Amino acid sequence: MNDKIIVTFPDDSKKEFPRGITPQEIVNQMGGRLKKEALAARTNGELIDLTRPLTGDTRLSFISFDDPEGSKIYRHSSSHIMAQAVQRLFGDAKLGIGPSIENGFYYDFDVSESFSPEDLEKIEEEMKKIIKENLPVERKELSREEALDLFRKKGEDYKLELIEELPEDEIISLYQQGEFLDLCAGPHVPSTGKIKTVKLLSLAGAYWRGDERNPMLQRIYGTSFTKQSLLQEYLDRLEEAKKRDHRKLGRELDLYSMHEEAPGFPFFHPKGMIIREELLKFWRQEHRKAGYQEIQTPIILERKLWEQSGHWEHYKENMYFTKIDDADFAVKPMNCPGAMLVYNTRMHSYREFPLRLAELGLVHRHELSGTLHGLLRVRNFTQDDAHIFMLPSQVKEEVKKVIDLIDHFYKVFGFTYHVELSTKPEKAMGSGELWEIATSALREVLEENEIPFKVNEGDGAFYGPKIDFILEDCLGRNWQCGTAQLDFQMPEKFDLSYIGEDGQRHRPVIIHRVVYGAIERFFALLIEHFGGAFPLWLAPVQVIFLPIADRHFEYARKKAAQLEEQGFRVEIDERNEKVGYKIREAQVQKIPYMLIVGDKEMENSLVAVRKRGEGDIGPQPLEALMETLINERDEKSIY
RNA sequence: GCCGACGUAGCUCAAUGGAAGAGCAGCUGACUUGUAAUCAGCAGGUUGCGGGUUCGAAUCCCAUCGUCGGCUCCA
Repeated sequence: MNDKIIVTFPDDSKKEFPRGITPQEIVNQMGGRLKKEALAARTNGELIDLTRPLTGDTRLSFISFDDPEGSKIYRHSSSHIMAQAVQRLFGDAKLGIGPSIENGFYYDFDVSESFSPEDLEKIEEEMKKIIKENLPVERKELSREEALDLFRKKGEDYKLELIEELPEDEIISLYQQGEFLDLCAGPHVPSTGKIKTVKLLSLAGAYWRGDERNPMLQRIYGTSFTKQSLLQEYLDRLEEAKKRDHRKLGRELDLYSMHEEAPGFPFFHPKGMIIREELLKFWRQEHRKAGYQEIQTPIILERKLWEQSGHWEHYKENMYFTKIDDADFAVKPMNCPGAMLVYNTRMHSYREFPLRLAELGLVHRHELSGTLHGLLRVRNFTQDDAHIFMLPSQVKEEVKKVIDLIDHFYKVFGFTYHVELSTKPEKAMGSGELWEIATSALREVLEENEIPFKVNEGDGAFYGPKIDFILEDCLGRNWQCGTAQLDFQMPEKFDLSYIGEDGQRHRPVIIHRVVYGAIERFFALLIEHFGGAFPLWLAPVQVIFLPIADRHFEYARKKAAQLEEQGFRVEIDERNEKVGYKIREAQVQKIPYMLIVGDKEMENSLVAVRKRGEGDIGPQPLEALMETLINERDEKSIY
């Protein structure tokens, strides 16, 4: 056997090395920045430790923190250091899992007493010691039996459970640094000293494997970076993001409020209502264009209807109930049963299809108290719902239209989103075969239109699979907004039919879909997306006049009336304050246009324009400005 | 729902077992103001709610309500 191997680098250059050389040795010879920055290596596509010997010809590249895989490895190694620190300080702590996550890492521990914030500081200190000790991180491979034996002796019950579930033929690897040993696939950084700066951020309970039937472990979240300045930058970014929080801006801009007397049930203030109404006006306009008709169904419907729809069986825990004249009623958590009743009021022909019945329906759902979150997760909300009744042959085309409609809406607001396909859940209605047909129909539409998507196994609605449109809040948390759900169940349950070309009765198919999702949630994301600085068409106050002194009030009122005639929302700040004060106030309220009027403007019949985000843009006649404003508003411009 | 933290004036926060306070906002008055905060005065509280310990509780304990973070990221 040849004792040389050929290594090919990313630039396609090749070099010969002795067999068994490690990537670390190679990068040491290369020197330069990479020598310091390399964390792991990639050989023929596989990520390995720098200390793993190379046994054959291979392509080789080095991974540093700036690579997406690099920061993951870095954070994963950081989580091991945290676990080591925890075990040093709390001998009885059993290990759960400790992966890297976006922007950081966590580790779950089973400890007799939960951690306190002070414990976090101690753990962080211990981590710094471990880093300073610069312990080499070594990989070991064991047989299944050896691994089980080892973790049984250590009393690591959770690790045992994990090993037992690994496939029979899987190589079981462990990583050791000093006295600390953990089950881990790797790769890891070569030594603990590679980690330059760590920060523990928060503490939380987390069920073992995310299942509430399992014990609750203590989870510590943290992050790490290669430089203190990068960490500081990240922390500053978090602080900045919090300023966009819709709960903060919602109060500051007087848009909505929440009250102890109504947990999860939002109150909309006049300025919030203006935005809501603008969203709905736009929605009605676009839906008319797209061939939808609007209906409205009651909020309270009788129990037997919910039994018929399957909600009684599948959704009862989330529903509110009431009694009327001794009969049981439920407050609707979804709009579908009402729409089914409307459909069944007369005969339908295939010629009407697709029949698109839209409803801005107020639904109530009993969400767990711990999940409530501002306007993003509430207990009552308005869905911009629609049920589309159609022939099975129309499904794919119609799903495509829904996707296009949602895309059109999100583009108007400048949202970026991602798409997820959710499949059959445990608690599902209907045959597996129907689910299969429905799921692959959705999948095909996405694939044929080259829309990238992630699959969420088991996350579908109880009546059908769905395509979800996900937006992010100010802290990057995901929220489902738009959705298109295929339903073969409701038509059965409600015995829906249409008369086909052949003169016979047939079963239609339904798409449930929402575009905004919930007006409340979408509104919250809009607030965060724009940081409260809404585009002109949405701004509660679009233009504010700032007269310099009393003698300019009359002129301001005259000019304001001209704008109001064109449908603008205008205010005049007639308070007895200096113009600087009025400007500051209007700026804080994020009003798009301030028009300052004093002697100079009155004389020449002008307004001095101060534009949000740009500042003073000089005086001009109101008529000229009006044209710009009308254009900006009607085009729904974003700047 | 579960784990943890938090709850003081409309808002942001101080007072850590010994007299409940500040800034902003609000109200009143003066100033008639030129591109991000004019000055002065006034008012604002059963410290979330209920119980307990104590001579004395915003502070300590129990209970309850609400809020915040997490419970999805798989060794």
